[in-house]
Amino acid sequence: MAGMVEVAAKGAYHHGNLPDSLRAAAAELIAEKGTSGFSLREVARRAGVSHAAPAHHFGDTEGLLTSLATEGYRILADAMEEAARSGDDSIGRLLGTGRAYAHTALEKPGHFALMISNDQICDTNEAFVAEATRAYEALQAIIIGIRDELNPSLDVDAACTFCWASIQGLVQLSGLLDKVADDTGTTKASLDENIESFAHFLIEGMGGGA
Amino acid sequence: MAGMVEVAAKGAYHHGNLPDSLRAAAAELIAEKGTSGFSLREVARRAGVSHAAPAHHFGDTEGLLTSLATEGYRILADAMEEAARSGDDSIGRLLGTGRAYAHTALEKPGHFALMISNDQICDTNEAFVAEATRAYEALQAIIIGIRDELNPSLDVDAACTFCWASIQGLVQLSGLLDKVADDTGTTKASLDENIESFAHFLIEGMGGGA
DNA sequence: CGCTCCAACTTGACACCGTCTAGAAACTTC
DNA sequence: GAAGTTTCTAGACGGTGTCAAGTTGGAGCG
Repeated sequence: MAGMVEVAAKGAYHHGNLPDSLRAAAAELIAEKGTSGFSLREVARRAGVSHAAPAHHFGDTEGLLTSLATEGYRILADAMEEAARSGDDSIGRLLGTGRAYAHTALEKPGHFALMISNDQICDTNEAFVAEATRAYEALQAIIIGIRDELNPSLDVDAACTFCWASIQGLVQLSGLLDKVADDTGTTKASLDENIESFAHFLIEGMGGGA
Repeated sequence: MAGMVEVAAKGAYHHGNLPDSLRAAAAELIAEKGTSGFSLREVARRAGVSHAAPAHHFGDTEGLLTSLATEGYRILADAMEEAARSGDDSIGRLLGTGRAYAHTALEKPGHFALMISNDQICDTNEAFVAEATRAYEALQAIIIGIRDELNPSLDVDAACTFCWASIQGLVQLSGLLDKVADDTGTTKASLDENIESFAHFLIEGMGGGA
């Protein structure tokens, strides 16, 4: 264990699993220095390969970053789907899913900085769209549940947009992305408080009244 | 008029008003190519000066972009304050201010991409903080009005965060930043529709009921 | 007017970046 | 073990941000 040098994973061929190593290094770098501090050569350096190695797997910078954002949406969609499964009622599922979103953002700041940026990635990439859609539909299912259980006249599309925009705006306002927070403890706590407040506003706003 | 060559403004010294020209060129460039497509040398080129000229006024890239973001918050704060003055009641003022936010974002995509990014700018800069605070306080005043008029138990801070996050998330989700929309007409229309929906959710959520 | 001074800008250099090309290295397959 | 293919390396190119030094042109003053 202690002898393991760097890239790890006995994996497949020359270098272990280079695509995964590159994604991990990229996420780490962006979490440290923000999306503008990203550098393909620095990522290659951290993964212990030459500066041109990434190109072979991802084509160019946009390719690597799109791949990283896609991974982020896959993680997010998984977390949201799991949260949606474990709630007691619609309201509980919405609250849990909001927490899942925020906590994923907190744990994967490098991924989220990209996912949210709408810049430097190819947002028409098939896999990317598929994972992003899956995350969106996890929320949509919950909103439909709220409509059916609490308010038949609820505009599902508008409510989805509203919920998504709110939580995304909160995450961004909280400054969770770029530069990892020094004191993640209190950040996480205040974030949860805001989630609770938001849930209250959202539920009231959707006419549920509970 | 037709004879005006480029930098215009008989202005002050050598080159007219270079800082303003550089900010304008930077906003244009970011609106065209996104924050990642920004280049100090390209900005200097568009302003018709040498590649090192910007450094003399702004120090480095971060200095120029922080200055541009500050200008953006000044424009936003002005627009919000004016909208807040012209509403009939608290609800009308909130709705108008939301529209002002979104329309400013639509008109100044280069500025907003920066303001929202939390990257590439120095968010502890004094002037920057002052203008951003002014914009935030314009919203805060309205929320306080809503509390006084409609719901004495409203948590003002939480409501402010919620409103700000919602509108900011909406603007970002709408993809208004980076690449100017081809068809701004329909974009603007659907944006207004969303603003209306959001206002409904927000007002209900804050327990106003109207 | 001539002179100095100084802010505004230019020029050139440096290291770093993304990408392209050609070639080496290692694993697969027969 | 030889051929072929994928994986990665090495080097070159133009472009970028920033730093150092030099040039320009207007302002203030004798």
